[in-house]
Formats: sequence, C-alpha cells, structure tokens
Amino acid sequence: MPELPEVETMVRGIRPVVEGASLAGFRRVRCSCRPILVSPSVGVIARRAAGRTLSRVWRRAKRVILELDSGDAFVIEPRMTGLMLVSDPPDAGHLRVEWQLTRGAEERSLWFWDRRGLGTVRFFRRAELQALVEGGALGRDALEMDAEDWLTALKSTHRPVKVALLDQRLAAGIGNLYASEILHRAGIRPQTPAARLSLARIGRLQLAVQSVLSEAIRYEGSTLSDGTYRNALNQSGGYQNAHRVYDRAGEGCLTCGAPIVRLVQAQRSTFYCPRCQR
DNA sequence: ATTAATGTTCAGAA
DNA sequence: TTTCTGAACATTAA
Repeated sequence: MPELPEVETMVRGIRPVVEGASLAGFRRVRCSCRPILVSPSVGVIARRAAGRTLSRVWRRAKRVILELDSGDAFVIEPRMTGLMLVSDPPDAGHLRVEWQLTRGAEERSLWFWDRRGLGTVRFFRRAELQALVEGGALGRDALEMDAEDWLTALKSTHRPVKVALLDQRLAAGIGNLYASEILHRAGIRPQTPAARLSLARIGRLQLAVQSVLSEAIRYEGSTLSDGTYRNALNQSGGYQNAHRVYDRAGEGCLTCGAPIVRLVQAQRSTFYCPRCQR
C-alpha cells in the first residue's frame, strides 16, 4: 500500500541511519522467492556505488531516493508490499536487497523487504535521475499542489474524479486508500467527472488532500488488516484508526450514520458515503 | 479446492 | 490523444 504518507514515513525513519553513512556493500539477499527487479545488475551498481557517501534521502511521489555524493542515486519503488527497514524485518523470507553502511567504526544495514515482490530497486546516473524526477511521467507532488494546480489537472480529464486522483501524471503520491478518504473529507462523490467539478469543490478537494495526507504522515501511515505496512523500525502505523470510509462497506458513516458503499472503479475498490458525498 | 481480492505501475490495445 | 485491460507476484479470505 505504500502511498505518499507511508513512503514519507519510510524516508523519515531511515534518514538518521542512512544520511552521511558510507556504502560498504550492496547485495541481493538470497531467498526462496523469485528475484525482484534490480537494474542495472547488482554487480554494476556495486561497482559504481561502493565507497560513496549517501548524502541525501528523500521522496518523489511514492518513490524513495537514496542519493550519493556523486549525484547518482538508488530509486526504490515499494509498489504494493515493499518496505525500507533499518531493523529486523516482519519475516526473514522476503528480504530482497541489503545496503551495508558504515559510519566510522559503526556498521549498520538498510534493507528492502517485499512480500509480493512487485517492488523495484533501480540505480540512476545523475542525469538520468534528473529526467526521472522532473520528467513528464510524474505530476507535482500532491502535497505541493494549490487549488489552481488542481483546477488545471482535473479540467484535463473526463474520468471519474476518484480515478483521476490515482493518475500519477495529474498529481503524484495519492493511492487507492487515500483517494477514498480525501473525497469523503471533501464531500465529493467519487463518480463525479473530474472536469465537471466546480471551483468551490476543487478548493475543498485541495484542502482535503492537505489535511488527510499530512494527518496520515503525522500518524506514520496506515497499516491495514493484513498488517503489511510497517515503518523503518517494523512498527505499525496509526492512521488506519482514523479511516472514515476505506474498507468500511456496510458500516455506518462516522459523520452521518448512513451505510458506507463500496463500488469498483477502474478495477479498484472505492468506498464512499452516499449521504455526505454529493 | 478453486476463485477473488489486495496497496502499484506499465505496456499495449481499444 | 485518451482511456481501458491485463500482467507482474505472494498471500489470505471466501
């Protein structure tokens, strides 16, 4: 599930361990599951990166970026079930990649753990990184968008607003869970065609994006019933207790009491309150 | 014991 | 051009 708040939490969790450390080794962990995508090959990456200092840990949309003093960088996409850890993992069987770090005499490791194995670890040269970060594939970070940015983004498509929120080219960082939560907070029906939203409703949407995402970051993300998402220290997040609609089909709306409805849009579950959201 | 569903992304087709 | 479909994979619930 890692969406913007979970990835931000990962970055904040690993930053104190990673930033300023030297990379002593980079390796794939031997496990019984199929290997995840690492590109270029582990050997090539290790040759280019070993001995360098990890100067900056940051986030672009749902990607974790480990930047080296050379300007080259690791770009990690957790996708569905990937985690960045600086502690023991949920289980040893799904550890995928290890960064061996040194800071003076101290040795520590950063891990990429991924149960389903859809996540990726890629290494980019400085120029490639710039293209990836600034290129057209990703829109502005959802937390940095003002109402005017949202107006431009939403005017450009006739798809339902819930589906549009998931389009990373329009706004980067929102995923399936937070899209439902944001629309409930904004009082907007998920089926509404994006281009048909009034200025006033777009203003409410922008505020809902800000408040839902920043609250979720404050609570260190959402750990769903499958327990997959954990922070860098393998601890649960807390925002799942604040969900108003996600995964609550048939239960009463916490605002008005009407039963929450589940529908499928673009092959993904959407949850909303038919009374609060118009 | 099958089948459907699960947070994401991307290629390829409609 | 825009939008839709299915696949990548592992695990759990029905």
